[in-house]
Amino acid sequence: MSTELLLRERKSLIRERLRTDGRVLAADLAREFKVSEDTIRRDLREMAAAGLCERVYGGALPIAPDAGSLSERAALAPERKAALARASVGFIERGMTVFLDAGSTNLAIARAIAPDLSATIVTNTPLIAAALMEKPGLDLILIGGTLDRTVGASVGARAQRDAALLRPDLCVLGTCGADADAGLTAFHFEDAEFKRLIASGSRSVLAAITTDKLGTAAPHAVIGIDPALRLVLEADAPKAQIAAFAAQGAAVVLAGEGAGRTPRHGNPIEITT
Amino acid sequence: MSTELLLRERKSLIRERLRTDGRVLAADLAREFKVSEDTIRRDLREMAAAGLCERVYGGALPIAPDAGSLSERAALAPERKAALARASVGFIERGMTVFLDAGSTNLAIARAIAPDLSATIVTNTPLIAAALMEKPGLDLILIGGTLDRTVGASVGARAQRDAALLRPDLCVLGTCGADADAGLTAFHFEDAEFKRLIASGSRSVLAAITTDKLGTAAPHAVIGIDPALRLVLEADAPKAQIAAFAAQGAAVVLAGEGAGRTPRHGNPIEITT
DNA sequence: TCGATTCATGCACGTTTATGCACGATTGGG
DNA sequence: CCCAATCGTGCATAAACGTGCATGAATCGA
Repeated sequence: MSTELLLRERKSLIRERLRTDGRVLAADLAREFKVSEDTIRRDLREMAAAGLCERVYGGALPIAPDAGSLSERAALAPERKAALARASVGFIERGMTVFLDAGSTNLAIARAIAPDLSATIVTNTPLIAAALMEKPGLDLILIGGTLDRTVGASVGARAQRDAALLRPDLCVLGTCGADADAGLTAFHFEDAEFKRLIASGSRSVLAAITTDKLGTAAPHAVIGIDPALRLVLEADAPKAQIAAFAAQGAAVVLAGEGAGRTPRHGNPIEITT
Repeated sequence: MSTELLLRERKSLIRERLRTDGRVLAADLAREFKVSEDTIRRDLREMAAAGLCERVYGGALPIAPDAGSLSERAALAPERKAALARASVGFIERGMTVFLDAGSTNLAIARAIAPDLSATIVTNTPLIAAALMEKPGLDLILIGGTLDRTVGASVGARAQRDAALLRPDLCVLGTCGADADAGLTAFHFEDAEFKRLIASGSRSVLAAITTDKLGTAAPHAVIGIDPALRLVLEADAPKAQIAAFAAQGAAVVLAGEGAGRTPRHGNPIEITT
């Protein structure tokens, strides 16, 4: 009977399920593979011992994505950024080619992308690339060059040359300041240059911006507020700012508020009774 | 009798079955070739020893194209890799330009680099780049291009073009298999091509290799064992393997015993012929 | 041509492995 | 606090395993 699975194949499939679904339930696996739950539990125990998953009551979860200390910025107001991210990922549609700029909010967007989304993502940020590597459906393109460690991405001459060749359907810009008059701005000269370049070649531009950046201007201009720009803001953004952006034609989207508790890995396991 | 198969023919057919079906069962093969299961088991054992397949209970699987993503591999035997890393970082000296290849052991090396080391590190692996971003003394250069998610790095045409321009002082290669005869080998064709390219342009080459990879050969050759190569191995590496490497002129270094009474931080031991 | 040697193969034996079942302990929601 | 689901462990069993040995065919040297 070739329908029987070898032990290794079963474990391999479990790992695949973990990657794509973000979780597995012992009972489901037992039914699917037609073995007893004891066997599945043994598999999961061994995989957990090998560091391939985390055992939990009822099943298993993927190993905690190293949480690699990166930016203290990413640790800052994570639930606000997660809310912005949830509101933003909806604009990334199947089949699109999307540029994901550097920035902690964009990192949250990367993490919020559905595991099975099929799209091409281009980024100049290693941390975002690393996060996206967990999503099996994506084609990933990395823009290289000298890494600017304050920006956390490649924004130099080499990166700009690559960026100039790129015409994404959507450009998701990271932003250091956003003001109705000054437009979107950045702290670093080369970063601003890079953003301007990639945004100018994109069919549409999106920026998810936390409220603390509204009404502020960083030293270097990126792009002005115009009808090709879509802004995703928090629910507590000042009405005056929203009105000013809208007056210049930008499409403004508010992220749903509330969403108080963000579940653990973003992949909660639910035991239904 | 033309229906009888020579040993070579049988093995060849088994390999074909492995490629097409992704697995073979000892019992099926025995019935199909009209030989005893013992014979099939012997065949599979020999093929596994030659690195042509992976032996599992009940049959065999193709050689692990399925070793998992880079972040998953990094979770495997982390203390062994950390020991190798401690023994390896000593060869990265102040002022050097170093290429850090993809691989979970190399990720450990990246993490083990002293925070204040002043050097230029080039990598094609986002995860390694992200780890190195925490070390303020380093200049970082990222090699971009399409990301291969099984390798966890950029190894395609674009990356190879960039790599061809690079002449690092030291190339730290990731390795999928290491054998005195077959040399260093890799699972993926383009990855092997990339490694060969970058190694050939380097003044010296280093590879830190866990014991489980010794004596195995992956499908694609990278470089042979020669005097320009320095191998960092674990303390429990088979003496025969060490001798075979040394006999071909490679400099072999043993990482200090991980547990117990290592006098200092993994003080390496030079082996001389 | 003949004996020695090598080698692939099959068989017998004891060992290991994967799996399922039974039982008592643990967990977590209500 | 209770109850049901889930868990870990010990045990039994059948399949798969490795090893040692015998057989027969092919190869080699003289």
